[in-house]
Amino acid sequence: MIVTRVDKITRNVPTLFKTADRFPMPELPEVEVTRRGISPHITEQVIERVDVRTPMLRWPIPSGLSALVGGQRVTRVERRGKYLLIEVGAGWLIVHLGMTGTLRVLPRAALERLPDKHEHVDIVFGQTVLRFRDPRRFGAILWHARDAGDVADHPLLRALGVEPFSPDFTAQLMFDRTRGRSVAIKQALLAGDIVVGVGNIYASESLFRARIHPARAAGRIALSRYVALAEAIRDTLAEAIAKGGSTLRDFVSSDGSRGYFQLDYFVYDRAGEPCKVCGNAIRQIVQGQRSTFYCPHCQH
DNA sequence: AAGCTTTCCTGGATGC
DNA sequence: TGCATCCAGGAAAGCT
Repeated sequence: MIVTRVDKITRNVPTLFKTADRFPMPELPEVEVTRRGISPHITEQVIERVDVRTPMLRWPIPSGLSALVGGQRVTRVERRGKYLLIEVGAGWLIVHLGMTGTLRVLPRAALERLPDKHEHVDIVFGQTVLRFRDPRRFGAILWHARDAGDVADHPLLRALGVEPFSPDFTAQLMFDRTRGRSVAIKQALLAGDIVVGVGNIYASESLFRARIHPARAAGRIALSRYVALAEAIRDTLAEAIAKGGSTLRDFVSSDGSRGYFQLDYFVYDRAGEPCKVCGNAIRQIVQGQRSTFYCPHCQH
């Protein structure tokens, strides 16, 4: 997509310009910023109804959702990995943004205008509307009733790795969970069963900061290097969330489509450009049908 | 118009 | 041999 085209055309243009109008895939920082952006506007508010215009996202939106949550008050907005959990009395709405999903808080008057064809769902409150837009429809909106038990036991959440900011996320954990495994460390990070929230962009960035080659077998990385990697992951994600925090106001807007942000990347989307540390050309390879960027001099 | 994106699922391979 | 785990590849949809 744009990555390829832009990369060819603007190879030597500063990162800021190159990525200024591009919409990054939602990874953990984007989801967390979304959570912080919408939470103050919907917590303690009563859902009036849910308008579903496109029932088929990645999975079907449960039929009768409006009846299930209508009249219920939102008590909390949490996040688990890249899943947003909107809690009401009877259970949880589980929302995933997929690749192109966004949630925005709009004034209720927005209901009077025709939504565009990608604006699939409106969660309608008294004064506002939480609108889900997702052109590629890889996102999801699901329902987990309280009767069915804790939402953490939902099939999609049960097998997720630890949260990167929890005390459980340690170098020792990464080390233990990768012994004997031949999978490339980049792939192991993306799999999300050790630590959640590290997507394609932040995997490349974190590995650069930890000076680890993305194709290195996860089982052949020493504990001391996982110490660096765990720290790099936390730092990278925290920085991205901090940058996103400055754009929170964009979540409440009648027409703004921004709301995300751009970290200054060391390697991501910089194929052929000089490494910001050593000056050698950044390389691009494909792992598991996805692009990886790294510095052949700094990373081993 | 083929490549790019995320995640879950499938099925073959591997290991105890 | 059987069961569990690992890991590569495929699918979904829209954009350029």
